[in-house]
Amino acid sequence: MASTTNEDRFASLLREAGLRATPGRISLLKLLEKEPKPLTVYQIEKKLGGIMNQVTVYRSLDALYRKQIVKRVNLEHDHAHFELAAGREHHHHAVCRGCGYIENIEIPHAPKPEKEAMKQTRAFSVLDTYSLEFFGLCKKCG
Amino acid sequence: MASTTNEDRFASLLREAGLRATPGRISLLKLLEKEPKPLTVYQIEKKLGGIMNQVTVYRSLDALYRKQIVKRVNLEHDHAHFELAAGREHHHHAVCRGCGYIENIEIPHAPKPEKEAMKQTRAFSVLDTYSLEFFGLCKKCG
DNA sequence: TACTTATTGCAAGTCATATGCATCTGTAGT
DNA sequence: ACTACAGATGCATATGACTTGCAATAAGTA
Repeated sequence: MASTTNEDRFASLLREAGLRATPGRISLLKLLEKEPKPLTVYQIEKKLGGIMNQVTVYRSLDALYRKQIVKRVNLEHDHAHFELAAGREHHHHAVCRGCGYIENIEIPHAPKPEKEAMKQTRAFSVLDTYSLEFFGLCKKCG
Repeated sequence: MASTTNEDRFASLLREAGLRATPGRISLLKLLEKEPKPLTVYQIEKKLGGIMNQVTVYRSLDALYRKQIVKRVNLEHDHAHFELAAGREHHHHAVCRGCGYIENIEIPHAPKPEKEAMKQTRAFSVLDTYSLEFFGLCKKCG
């Protein structure tokens, strides 16, 4: 008996979320797992090498996002970036204003600032996620 | 002698930045000063009541952004929000996933996390700004 | 194997934002 | 004040990310 493959793992993940485990979606998840940094739809489409139509990439990412399997990262106002959420630590990003280069940032012992934010507002009943992103210039651009 | 008006203040601010002090830009800055929360281009255009063409709003915001007079806030991937930067404290936002309602959040004694982020990267020469945004549901939507 | 319904691809549409170009206006120099 | 020039504006149009309608296909289930 072979041990559980990634193939199987992602198929189960999809089915448990109530989604169908299609070859395209499994390839998409395998790609995102291999890739440490958030990708744009364009990058995903290219890296998938034509096995999935662009529209399907959008629709799949949207389905996966609604199931919280992937995370949508707002680093620029005109390109959404996506990364795998399932089974990953919450982390942050550094973005170069010059070339758009992205790097993951892990801040050790990061506090849970949602608690503090909740104290500041009376208009929200839930604040369950936050994003902390850094901007600057990479060594090439700066 | 009248004391310095906002008109004058913004005109100087623009000229010091190497930009021309046009009536439209001064109205735009006055609007942003009056408005505590970040606005979309569409909201700005409407609130300016036709004194400025939509394209000019885009171009002015871009010019002001490059001079760091306004701040571009990435709260959603498909609508940029802008707020006055000059003379304001750095603050954060809470965004409702249901209706898009935005509230400003001031976290007292917020640490300067750029320092910590700089320790994490060897690829960046500068990390000078960061954004900390919260997401959840407002009381109407949650 | 057959059935049901989610998923896919194609074509076309929407919407935010950008650009080319001619005109206008702030501003510096006279 | 007058001029000249570069920056700013408006209009029409383009771009590019993302979405939607619809018919064809394939995943899950009995």
